Amino acid sequence: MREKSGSGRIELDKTDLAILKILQLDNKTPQRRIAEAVHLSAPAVQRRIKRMEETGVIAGNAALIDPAKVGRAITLFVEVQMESERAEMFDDAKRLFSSVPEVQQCYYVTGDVDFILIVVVRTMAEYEVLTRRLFFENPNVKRFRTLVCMDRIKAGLTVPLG
Amino acid sequence: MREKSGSGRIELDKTDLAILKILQLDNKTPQRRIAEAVHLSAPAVQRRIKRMEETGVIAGNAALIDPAKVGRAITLFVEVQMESERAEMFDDAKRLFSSVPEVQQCYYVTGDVDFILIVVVRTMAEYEVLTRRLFFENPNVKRFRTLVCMDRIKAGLTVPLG
DNA sequence: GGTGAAAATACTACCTG
DNA sequence: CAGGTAGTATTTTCACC
Repeated sequence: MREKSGSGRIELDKTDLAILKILQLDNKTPQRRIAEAVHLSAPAVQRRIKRMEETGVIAGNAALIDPAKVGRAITLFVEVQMESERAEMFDDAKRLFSSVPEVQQCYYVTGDVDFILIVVVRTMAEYEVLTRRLFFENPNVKRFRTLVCMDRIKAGLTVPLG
Repeated sequence: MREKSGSGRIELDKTDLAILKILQLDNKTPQRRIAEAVHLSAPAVQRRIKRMEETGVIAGNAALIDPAKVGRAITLFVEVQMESERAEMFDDAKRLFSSVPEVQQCYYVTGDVDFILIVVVRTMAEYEVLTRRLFFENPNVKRFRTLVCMDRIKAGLTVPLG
């Protein structure tokens, strides 16, 4: 394998991208159907998929769940600003945010904001408990701003390819 | 089927949630293995999965792709504030943002910000072209703020269950 | 990368409580 | 109506070219 993890770029040809495009929409698509779409045999497709999984291009295979349907109706965006910029403090924050299941996505960003969190909860009461634990009781957090999601226009989990 | 789409909540028992938890991590897990995990037979699991797909609890099945590995190294968060709050203008904005492949996720939020966009591009030059088209040349956009993602701590596409 | 056979898996019909 | 069983069809996977 060329590169198991790491952030380096992997060489992908047009066929690989075409396969990814299909798998991104529906990874249950039979290799047979993918094969005829990209003018290849099923095993050839299979080998390419395997390689992309090994190199980390395909990071995982997941069923996409509608949060509202499982009673997790509330999505929140939280911009977090930290007190200092010490590396150690960031590691702590990363570990903390990662460990919370309600924190669906967490990004470290530039600018006056340090972290952006996408949080999914059942109720606002649940979120308030969370804010206490993550922000108010966290001395490293200077400030945080919450934006409440009213509508998910595009649920995006797909990466634009090509 | 109880409810094909719509945002109503679906009745799910402990077993359904256990199945979802597994499929969210890896939807290629054989029904046989899921079955023994939840103490059921494979066809029973199969029927439950089918029902959850029909009711929209499972919205889709996707391969998760690492943007960096396909040359889409740059993730940006854009907060967009609109000029007015007319419904028609929002519909236009939704359509516009949805139609752009680089806009991976788009949410309508409350507060002084109206939309949050998560944009994935290859280069900053590509983003600049996009900003012109989406924001500068769009009279409905009052203001926008871009936050550049430095690190994706948690790539979250999973919904906390239970 | 293709071919063909083998193994694993998903699906269906039918039966049972 | 939900689950189990057994058989069938599909799909994945492997050896070989």
